[in-house]
Amino acid sequence: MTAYTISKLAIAAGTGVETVRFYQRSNLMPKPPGRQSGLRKGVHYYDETDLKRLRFIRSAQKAGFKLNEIAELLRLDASSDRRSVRELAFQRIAELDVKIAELAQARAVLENLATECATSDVGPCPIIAAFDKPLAR
Amino acid sequence: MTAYTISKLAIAAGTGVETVRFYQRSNLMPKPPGRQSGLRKGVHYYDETDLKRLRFIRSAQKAGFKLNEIAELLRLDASSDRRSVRELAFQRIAELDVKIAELAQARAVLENLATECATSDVGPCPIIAAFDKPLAR
DNA sequence: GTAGCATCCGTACTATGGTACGGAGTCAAG
DNA sequence: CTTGACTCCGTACCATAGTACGGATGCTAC
Repeated sequence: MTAYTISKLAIAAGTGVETVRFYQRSNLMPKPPGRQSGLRKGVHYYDETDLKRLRFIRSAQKAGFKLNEIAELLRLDASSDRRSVRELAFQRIAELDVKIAELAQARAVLENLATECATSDVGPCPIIAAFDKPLAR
Repeated sequence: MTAYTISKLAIAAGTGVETVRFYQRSNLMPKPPGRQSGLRKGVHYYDETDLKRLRFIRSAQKAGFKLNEIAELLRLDASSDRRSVRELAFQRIAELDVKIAELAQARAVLENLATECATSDVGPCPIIAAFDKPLAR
């Protein structure tokens, strides 16, 4: 039962304190009990569950989920709504596929143009000109 | 020599008028001559060059360039600094490679988990739990 | 028991890429 | 030559994801 202060928690998850506080404001992380029940309690301590939650947020972000989607995932997890979680996951996969394809295409175009541009020094560099028209999609 | 009003220009490039005006404020697109030379001239008309420029901005954005990088590309193009254009391009390619790898990894993780989650309905859905720890990188 | 650091909290500010609004001026058609 | 659409321009606002600041309070170690 390790007890973390907010700064220990932040360090353990590789974020900053202000980021954690931002997640608290966004209802992604539990807030210190403020004046919830009349009297302010002072400093709040966090546990492993909170750390997992924070790490989940960071990991899900790396998978391209936005903070509001992460909030949704967390909500669904709390309600054990597996079907909805899967739906969100598959939806995100489809979005990732689109994004990856876009980036791969942009990369291919850029690569061609850059090498082409590098092999000759006469005439205008084709990079700018090539982008004058819409990218093939 | 087709003459475009700002809205024709925007439509031709598939953007909104406000977006063009935003680019003008950002010095990416030419501005109407305001009170540059004393007297305000009225409505400004745009030509094919402006349309190409606008299309270039949109295409370069699809390739992941930020607006300030696009401004740089435009500046370099004007100065015919091919070497610098190539440098920017290669730099962006490297960034794209990183980004693509990240997304591909996130996709793989999500795919595994989602199908795993879909094949069974007992126990907790592994998606949330899997993200509790950092993604392997 | 007090110094000094950390926490809590509200508020403001940052960057990015727009989107919206309102007033004043301009242009083209009837 | 008036009406109505469009333009110009400044300003404000939006979402996203933080980052920074400053005052008041709490916690801890000496």
